[in-house]
Amino acid sequence: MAAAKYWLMKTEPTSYSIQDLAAEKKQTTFWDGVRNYQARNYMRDEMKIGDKVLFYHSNANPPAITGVATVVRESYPDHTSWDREHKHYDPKSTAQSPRWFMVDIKLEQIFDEPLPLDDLRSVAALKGMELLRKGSRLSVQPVRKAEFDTVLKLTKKKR
DNA sequence: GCCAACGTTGGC
DNA sequence: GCCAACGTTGGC
Repeated sequence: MAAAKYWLMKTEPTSYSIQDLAAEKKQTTFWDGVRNYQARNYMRDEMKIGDKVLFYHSNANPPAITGVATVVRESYPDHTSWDREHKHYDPKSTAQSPRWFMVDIKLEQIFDEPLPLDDLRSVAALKGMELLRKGSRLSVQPVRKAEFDTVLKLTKKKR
């Protein structure tokens, strides 16, 4: 089996938070609504069962990594994309020819204390992280193993 | 609410 | 295929 990969997924907590994920039956959800090709490609082509996901709250106060999830179902079409009633409806996507894809993730842990973006910026080992790049907007992005490990270490330090 | 940094769209 | 206009993201 290939080694697990590491990712970061953004969400605005006002629309879907890690607490919402915790409240789900089986603490699992489908990651619908991604409408960016690069982010889609990561989900569609590269995310595999067992991969680890840093759960990030954007547009939050403060913006922060709030926990860890794991991929439990690999890429399948995002049905909300051809639902006319849905906020993320895309007329160019159909059930016959889906344009957008998603994965399922399951909650693994909620950090006792979220790791604010500002704190992450001050960590030397995270200098190269995509999240910290100026102008970075990708909502699904790869994370290096070393970065992932560093983030987890930071949560332990806080206790 | 502002606005910089992007991504997408569509006229040509 | 260029690029201006427009829409979105997301920190602040």
